[in-house]
Amino acid sequence: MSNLDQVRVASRSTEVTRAALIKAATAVFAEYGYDGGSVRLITQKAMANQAAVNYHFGGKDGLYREVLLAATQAFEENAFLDAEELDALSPEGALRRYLHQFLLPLVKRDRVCRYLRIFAWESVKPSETFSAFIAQSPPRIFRLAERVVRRFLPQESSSETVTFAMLWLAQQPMFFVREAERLAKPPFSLKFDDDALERLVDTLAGLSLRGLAAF
Amino acid sequence: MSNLDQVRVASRSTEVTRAALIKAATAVFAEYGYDGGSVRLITQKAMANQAAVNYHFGGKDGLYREVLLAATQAFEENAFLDAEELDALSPEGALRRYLHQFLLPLVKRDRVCRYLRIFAWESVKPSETFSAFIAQSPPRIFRLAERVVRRFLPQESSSETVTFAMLWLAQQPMFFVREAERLAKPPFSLKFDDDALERLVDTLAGLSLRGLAAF
DNA sequence: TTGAAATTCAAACGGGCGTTTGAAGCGAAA
DNA sequence: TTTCGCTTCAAACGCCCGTTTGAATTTCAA
Repeated sequence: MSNLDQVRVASRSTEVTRAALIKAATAVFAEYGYDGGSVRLITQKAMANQAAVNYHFGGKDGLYREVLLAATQAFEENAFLDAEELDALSPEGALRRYLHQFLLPLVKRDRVCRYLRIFAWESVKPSETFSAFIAQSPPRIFRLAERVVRRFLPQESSSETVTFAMLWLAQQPMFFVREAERLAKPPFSLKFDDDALERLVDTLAGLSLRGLAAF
Repeated sequence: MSNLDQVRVASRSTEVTRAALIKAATAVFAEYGYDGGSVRLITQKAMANQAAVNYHFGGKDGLYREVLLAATQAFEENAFLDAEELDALSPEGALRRYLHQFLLPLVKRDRVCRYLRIFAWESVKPSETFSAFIAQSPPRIFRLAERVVRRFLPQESSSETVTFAMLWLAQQPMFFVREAERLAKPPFSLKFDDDALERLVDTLAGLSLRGLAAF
């Protein structure tokens, strides 16, 4: 793995182990955060040896970096939400599309939801690994949110106002995805099926568009 | 401490040690969360012996419970934000007052800010101790937020709509307080002085009241 | 001043953590 | 079939964790 003049392709079993470790690590880090997620639990879930993490990724940190890479790529890929797609819609349509897309993990308990949970952990106490990752460019959710709010705000808005509004919009869907488990229990008891998701998109879009005063 | 027939009042030094431990624990738990905050660091900050935590509070868990008690009491006390005070204001005034009060920790780096950070940790992965604390009643920030949004929403709104709107409002100031440190750095570089706080209140109140479309 | 209770203290315990180690297993090229 | 490098494996290492222990010290009523 370390020799520059290595010719042999990685064997199948290498890729299998690596993939299993990354998948297990994604689940564990999403559940317990970086500090709280242990290598022992990850390797146990991946049915791999403890030392495999150090062998394949150089350590817990390297494995986490791999998970973050997959996470950022999942958000970067155009299939998720395209910037041009937002521009083609009406401002209202772009807003609804944005909210809908970032609320999807509520009903699709998929990979993306795990990534969002990892980001939630990082929002409380960023790890150095994570900080290095987002240092290059703001997370996609912020860039897309800025694109949406700029459709509404006048050209001459101060950059501070734009930032306030962008953050205000971006955190709205993140909150519901992050807190989904808690909101499912009393005293809130919110169950998110497809219909509830649509109603949530409606409510948030209405509030974001016209505010409380519209009611 | 454990005998039922104990008559003697707690000595001064007991209260001093207890208070120092609670203060140090508040800072440490706010910084690192419950799991991440170590008894060794707490006792070191409080200039107390490691065993003091177990002697005075029965263990790390008991000390944390004491911190949470102080935190919830700080939010419950009327001086912070009174429900009747909200009702006496106009809907718009109540909204502004609510936002201002819960954004205050941005400029007053005080005890309340530490409590909010502890709640932020708990929002990602609630500890059993914390869950037991809020099981009895929803946190005050939610109850007050519901009071505010009910001023705007029509009587016949579904409880789900009220809950959506309440959560939507409640999380707005929490986000900025929780992320204050991150937002102070690039790429956001938001510095929160008294003036910036007022502008943030203005922006959020405007967005919450009339939405993006008003711009 | 005395003596018992309350409090502090240094040291140790058991356990989980990430990582290292060196031998064993494995597969493909020779 | 032999050989050699890649991969796996069980075991151990050193570290930090929360807690326990029992003796030393302090406190304060009698």
